[in-house]
Amino acid sequence: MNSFKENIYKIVKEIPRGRTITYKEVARLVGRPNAWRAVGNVLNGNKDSNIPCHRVIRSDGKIGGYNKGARKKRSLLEKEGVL
DNA sequence: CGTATGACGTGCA
DNA sequence: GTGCACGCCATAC
Repeated sequence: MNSFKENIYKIVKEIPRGRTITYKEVARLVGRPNAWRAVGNVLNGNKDSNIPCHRVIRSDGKIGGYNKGARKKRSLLEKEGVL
């Protein structure tokens, strides 16, 4: 179970509360610094609430998107102290 | 197996 | 400074 997808889940799960990272950073951590494209794709298919995928934002500092709604994602980040 | 898509990123006008 | 278009990887169908 060491697929690209599994790696992303692991990385995102390792993100400490109050800390956010960009899709590019995640891709780099999984060993595919040029696959940030697929990173967002995998997270998109992620329906596991156990994964704080809401802590993964764009490189522009924007929220990006979220399965439950980008608006909710922004709310969660603010609640964690990520302004 | 092959094609198309997507929670993106960067470059250029 | 803002907007548009292209390119990229992996997954899903």
